[in-house]
Amino acid sequence: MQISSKFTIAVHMMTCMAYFTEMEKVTSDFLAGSVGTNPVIIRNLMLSLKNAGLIEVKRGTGGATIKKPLEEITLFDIYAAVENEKEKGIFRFHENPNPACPVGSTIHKTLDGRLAQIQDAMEAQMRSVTLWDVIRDTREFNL
Amino acid sequence: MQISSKFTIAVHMMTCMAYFTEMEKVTSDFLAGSVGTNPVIIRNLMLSLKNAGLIEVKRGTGGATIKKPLEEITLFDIYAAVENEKEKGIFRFHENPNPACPVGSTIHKTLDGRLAQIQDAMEAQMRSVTLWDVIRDTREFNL
DNA sequence: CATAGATGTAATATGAAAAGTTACAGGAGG
DNA sequence: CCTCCTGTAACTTTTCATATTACATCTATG
Repeated sequence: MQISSKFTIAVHMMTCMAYFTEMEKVTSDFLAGSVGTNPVIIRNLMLSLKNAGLIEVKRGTGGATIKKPLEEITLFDIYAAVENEKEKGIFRFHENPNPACPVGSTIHKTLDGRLAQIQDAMEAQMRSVTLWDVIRDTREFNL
Repeated sequence: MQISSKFTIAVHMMTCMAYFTEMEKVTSDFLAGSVGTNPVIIRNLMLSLKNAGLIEVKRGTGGATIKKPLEEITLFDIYAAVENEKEKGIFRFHENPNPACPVGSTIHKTLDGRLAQIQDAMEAQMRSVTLWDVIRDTREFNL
């Protein structure tokens, strides 16, 4: 299986917020148009990003803005904000290993730590990319 | 979303093959009993592992054995063997970014390389763990 | 050579999770 | 108070992993 598209959508959203700042009011409808999905999907992700302290959302008048310097927001921050299965880990484990089998009874103890290390490596790489890197490329491509 | 349990099941299977070598005939039924799943699931995974050159499966008489030295098989080899979405990448991308939007039209160019790097980091860590490491722990836990 | 015990494989069902949709209450500025 | 937007619940649709059933095929062995 794959990591849900909530992550890439959220990155897309934040890229829009940064790119269109001061040019457009970035509402859920506007974002839905750019991402190509439903406004409610966007609103739910806005909630997650807001709860993580990454953005601010105005009620009434509407519109979302980024709350922190772009170089202080990493892809991992966005990932952690929207991917709630973060706690479960990215690896799904089969649920009924046989406790009467010497392998089945120890497979978790044997693998859990190593799987966590793999996930750590992935997350470390995510931390090395900031939203500023992404925006810079976007601007570059639109000169 | 998460990576399917095919991966951990396959690791479990190969651990059994190594652990029970010469003690038991390791058939799909035997493995299904240790893993706690259906024999057909096991057989399909055996196919994948066989096609990747990791194991040998006897027809007729039955039983699977590992074809390479344990220290030459890494978790990545097993992952690549059974996870066919390997080519698709672990990140799902939203499918309809708006081509008329400066962000929507460039988001793929901007992100694809970085997402690949993240996946590479994960795979590199997977390559650092061999089946021998896993078996050693299993034996350790069963002294 | 017949058979018993395995694998190879297709077809289908089941279940869970992601994504999309509709609907509406509530806030805020004009 | 009217309009535009967010917050949120409820429900549907789609997709995919996992499980199950069924059967053809292979091979060692009695």
